[in-house]
Amino acid sequence: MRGHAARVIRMCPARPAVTRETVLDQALTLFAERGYHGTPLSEIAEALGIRTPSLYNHMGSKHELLETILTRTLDEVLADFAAAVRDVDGPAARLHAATRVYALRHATHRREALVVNRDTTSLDEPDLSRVRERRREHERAVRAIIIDGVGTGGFQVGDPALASFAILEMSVSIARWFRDDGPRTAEQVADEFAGYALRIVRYRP
Amino acid sequence: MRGHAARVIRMCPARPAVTRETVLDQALTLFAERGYHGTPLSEIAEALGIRTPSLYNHMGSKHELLETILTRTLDEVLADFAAAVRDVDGPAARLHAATRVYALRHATHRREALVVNRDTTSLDEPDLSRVRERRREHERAVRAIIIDGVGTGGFQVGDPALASFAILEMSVSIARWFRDDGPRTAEQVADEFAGYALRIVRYRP
DNA sequence: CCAGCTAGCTAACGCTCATTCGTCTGGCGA
DNA sequence: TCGCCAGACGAATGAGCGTTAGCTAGCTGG
Repeated sequence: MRGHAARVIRMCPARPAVTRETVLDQALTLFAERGYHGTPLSEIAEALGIRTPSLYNHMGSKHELLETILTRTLDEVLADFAAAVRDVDGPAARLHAATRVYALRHATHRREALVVNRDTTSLDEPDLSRVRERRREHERAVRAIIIDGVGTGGFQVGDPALASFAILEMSVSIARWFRDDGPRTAEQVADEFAGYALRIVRYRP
Repeated sequence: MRGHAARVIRMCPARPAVTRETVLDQALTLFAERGYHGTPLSEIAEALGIRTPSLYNHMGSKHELLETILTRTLDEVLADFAAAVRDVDGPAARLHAATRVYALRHATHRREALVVNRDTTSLDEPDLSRVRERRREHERAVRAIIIDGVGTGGFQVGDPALASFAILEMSVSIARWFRDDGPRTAEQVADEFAGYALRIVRYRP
């Protein structure tokens, strides 16, 4: 720390401190609601209680906000996956764990998921390819589990790629309808979807 | 006809005729690629080989283009569903038919599906509620089939709403990865996904 | 108590976008 | 052949956007 880490600054006592993280958080909320192109910086600023140009004290550009959100999110998805399947043996248990953690993430990080699925195409080229490659990486990892299961674990599925798409994308959709105050908890939904995954690949214990 | 129906006008022989339908078609293509807010009218005009203001000879406003696309698409989805399950008896056969036609539509009408899923929120209020109600109508119809199947058709599913979400949204995702020149035909994918649907609800023949 | 940095503000710029208006032109009906 | 009109055009408008520049108040470290 450089002598003043986590310093709390508030010029007006009614206004909570604005930091790079609070800007990212508001951008995340509004991008998820209206989309990147549909969200003017003025709305982000207004939600934070400051004027638009003041945002530039906490960010480089609007584009960089999007890039940061997307990169962070995909890093977390891959980390989640790695942690979930580490020390788990057998294709059925691994597919169950991978689907569960992916579904859980889409229930608990709805905003991030909506932005990834809607606004990835708003990136421009160096980043776009990089982000897409990350998503493919995850899909390939899930597909590898399914292929493994077809060979050794009692899965019966005609096309592993098709099954992996179906499993991943039905999980993604959770972000579109899940509500924190709804009748089901995130964990319940994640467990149920993990069960769907095993049924899709026709796993018989 | 009023004396000149389907008249073919081309001021320059190299330029194909511009009509309301060709404008809608180009808007559909570009909205699907870049999103509604990310597509300027100038790009639609350029793709048609005319200048931007000339578009107004064929449309009311940019917003009306979006509204027309969304309304038409949802009408067709509901019509597809009704035609697919008409004269089909039994929850299993009905769920199979409903999923198959929905999946098939998302493989063959990718652009429409992408715009519906990305840009519905860009509508403003009278239309937004109307469009959302149509989607719910479809979801309720599919859920009703599942509930029926749980009671009488040998389905085993904890939460019919969850299952209907999973089935519908995994089908929606087809629009995101399906390619006409890919290794699988639209019919093959639709059949496979209809099978997934029956496995999700644990149907045993 | 002073220097300096942080982070806010107003003003302004340049650009793009959707939309309007008035004009012109070329093919069709009479 | 002549008048009409659908439809293309250029020019212009006004709003909104992201971004920059310059200024200022106040907290903090010395």
